[in-house]
Amino acid sequence: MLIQSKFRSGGTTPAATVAGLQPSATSYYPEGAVIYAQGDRAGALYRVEFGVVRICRLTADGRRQINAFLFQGEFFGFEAGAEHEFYAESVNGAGVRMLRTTGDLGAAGLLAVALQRLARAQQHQVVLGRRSATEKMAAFILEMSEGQDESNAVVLPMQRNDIADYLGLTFETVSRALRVLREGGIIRVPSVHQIEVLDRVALEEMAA
Amino acid sequence: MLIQSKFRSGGTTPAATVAGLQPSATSYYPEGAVIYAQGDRAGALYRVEFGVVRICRLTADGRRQINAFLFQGEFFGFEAGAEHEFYAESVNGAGVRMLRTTGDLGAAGLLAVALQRLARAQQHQVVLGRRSATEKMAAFILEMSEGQDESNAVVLPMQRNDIADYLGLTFETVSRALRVLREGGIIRVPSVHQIEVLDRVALEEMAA
DNA sequence: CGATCAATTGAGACAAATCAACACCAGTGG
DNA sequence: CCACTGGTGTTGATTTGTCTCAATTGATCG
Repeated sequence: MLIQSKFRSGGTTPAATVAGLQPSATSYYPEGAVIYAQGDRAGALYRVEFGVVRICRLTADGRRQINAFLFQGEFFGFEAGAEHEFYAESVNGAGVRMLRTTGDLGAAGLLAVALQRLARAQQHQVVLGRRSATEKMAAFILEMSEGQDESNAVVLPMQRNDIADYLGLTFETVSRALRVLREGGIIRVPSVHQIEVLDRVALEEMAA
Repeated sequence: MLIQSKFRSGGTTPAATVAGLQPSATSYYPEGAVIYAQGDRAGALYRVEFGVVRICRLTADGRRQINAFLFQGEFFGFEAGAEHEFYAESVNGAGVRMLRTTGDLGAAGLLAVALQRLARAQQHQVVLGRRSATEKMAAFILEMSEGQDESNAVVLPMQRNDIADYLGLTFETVSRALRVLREGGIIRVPSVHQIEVLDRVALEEMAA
């Protein structure tokens, strides 16, 4: 069921890693490939080398919640317990490097990464709990624009269904929210995966 | 109702003791008292000695999202950045001890605490994003019952408004959701702050 | 006892989900 | 080149769940 078609590229390039971690080779995960599954034994730490990774959870009745999209340079895979509570998949074809902890030395660096993730998770809780559909979409575009070049052109690598499961909406509502922003003159949508921000201030006011 | 409510003492101001290096004595924060505010300088670590603490954020238009309720023995106050992104308040009169970050709790211990909080935050994202009002309420009762010794009697120390802001609902909907569970024979509500679980399996199925 | 705030309950409004139809695009094979 | 096809996205019509607004009860306290 879990097709982990891996595409090993050899060689360990020196990379900025958390202190105390030993890097190994980068694995390539095609679109939709599972990096680890819910219930898998935890312990390893991963780093996104290129592409996008999503962290998800399935409920008993099949609904999906995406907790985070992770981009180049971000770490994932750490867990409080022995098993993965969530699963990780490649969104659009991603290169992932597996790292191993060597004990206490990495704890300080890991702590910084974990606190960063916690801050983002808490911010996302506000969006999930107290925002309308259009406001969620505005917040999402701004969140995606962070870390991308500041040219008002934002790339949304994932598909509408992924955005919906991240924001707690349906994909139809995502589509409609984009239309509201578009017809309000706040964004342009030149193609499915591209957003052009026309009025960043308006977006920030909606998302604040 | 609340045992500590007669136990008023003047709470020591947190700002005054930031410079203190030794783990200070427990400060008492009466109901609704602010432990630290949004924008306050971060750095200290806190531990709940008794009572309940809520971690909140206000949006620009006044809506509130509660990220977590913290009970006896739990830590809070760590931040990724230099400022507190959220604020902390006493829910029902709480004793809070301030600790030194690197003194009483090493980086490894702090990491474990942070990962625990991250796991709970991610689980809460699922509840916020993909559950109906009644299911949210079921999940909340189960979450509160963890860490309470008696199996079927669950105490909800906070008021309906707090529950609503934690679950992304209105307090009216919280009240209605409780009624649905009550009329379904799943819980009893002997008093405002007490829940008796009659059918735990049903609750778990709703929250799974 | 009245004052005040919290909680419940009801009626109607509204936002998002659901159900359904159609448009768009890339890949395939005729 | 053109019809097929399946997946993805958009749009429309209707339903449903939650919010909003409003009234009432209940709890707490001076």
